[in-house]
Amino acid sequence: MNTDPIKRSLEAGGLRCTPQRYAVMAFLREHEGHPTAAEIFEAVNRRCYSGKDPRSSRATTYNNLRDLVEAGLVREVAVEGRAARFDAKGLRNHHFICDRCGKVEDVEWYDVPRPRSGSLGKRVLRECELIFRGLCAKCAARRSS
Amino acid sequence: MNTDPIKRSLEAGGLRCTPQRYAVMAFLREHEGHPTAAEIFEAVNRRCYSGKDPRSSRATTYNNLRDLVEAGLVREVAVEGRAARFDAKGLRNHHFICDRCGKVEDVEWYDVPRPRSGSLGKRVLRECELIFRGLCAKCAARRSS
DNA sequence: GTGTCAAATTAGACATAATCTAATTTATTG
DNA sequence: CAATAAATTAGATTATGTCTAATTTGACAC
Ligand SMILES: [Mn+2]
Ligand SMILES: [Mn+2]
Ligand SMILES: [Zn+2]
Ligand SMILES: [Zn+2]
Repeated sequence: MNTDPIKRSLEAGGLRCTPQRYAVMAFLREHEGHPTAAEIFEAVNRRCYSGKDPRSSRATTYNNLRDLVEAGLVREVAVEGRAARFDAKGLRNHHFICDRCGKVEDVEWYDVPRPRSGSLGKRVLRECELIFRGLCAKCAARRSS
Repeated sequence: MNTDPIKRSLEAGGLRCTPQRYAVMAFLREHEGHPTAAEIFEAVNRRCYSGKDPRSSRATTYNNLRDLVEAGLVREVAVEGRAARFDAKGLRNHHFICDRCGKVEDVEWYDVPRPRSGSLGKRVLRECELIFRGLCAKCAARRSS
């Protein structure tokens, strides 16, 4: 019993498994992209991800995203002047953010050298990510034509 | 004539030198931190940075920040769930963002390896930044006490 | 200096993204 | 099942950023 990986990951993160929370995780795991909170909210209220009723209020969608980020199950990517985007933390990857359309795409992971010791002082480093900026393939094509 | 470095940088970026725009640049260059648009707006309306009247509307502050970012004179740092922060692009540096208080701090620059060719596909790379996350010195001290 | 005009500024309305509140419901444990 | 802390909810509220249309101005030509 309890073979459902989503349920297990929620419990491991100290979070109750509710239909609303389950639906957020299920949606993020089924979608390679990086949806916004608004997109997740809409999707969860459109389709059934949990077997039970997945309807969820806006506040709950935001609450759950916050809780999931705190539990380390979801990553939040801030994009200038636009709504934050989310992904289920699966394989590690870097991110490419399009200047023009704001889309967030995964870039194959590779190790990044840490700053030389002393350069961080008394700060406590948790993670280190690389952000690439420029034009996504679609916007680059549109630009050059 | 025209020895003022701010004035020269604005002209180099194809932007007129207005008191409001000058004041934004002057404030950013005098402040090592990474202020938000709201902080810049307030500061510019409090102190005199240009010799002339630096009063600026909120719209103008945002317009100028956008123009300065486009001209490559200012960098914008997006922070999850918080207002964007800005710095005058001077020496290159990486950024450390505090999980707890959202403060953005500079980290000494060092070269970062590019992704292996092919990994970016048809995307057009403009820049590449390294973001460190964790607790700033102040928040780390507060946490452990 | 004066005239010209695209660029910039402005106040305030508007839009969007995210959070808060307080009442209600529910998942989990015993 | 009962108890209860956690989660959900609708809707108000706050925070951040953008837009509009009227006005002013910086840069340049003369
Ligand atoms: Mn991703
Ligand atoms: Mn900086
Ligand atoms: Zn794009
Ligand atoms: Zn901090």
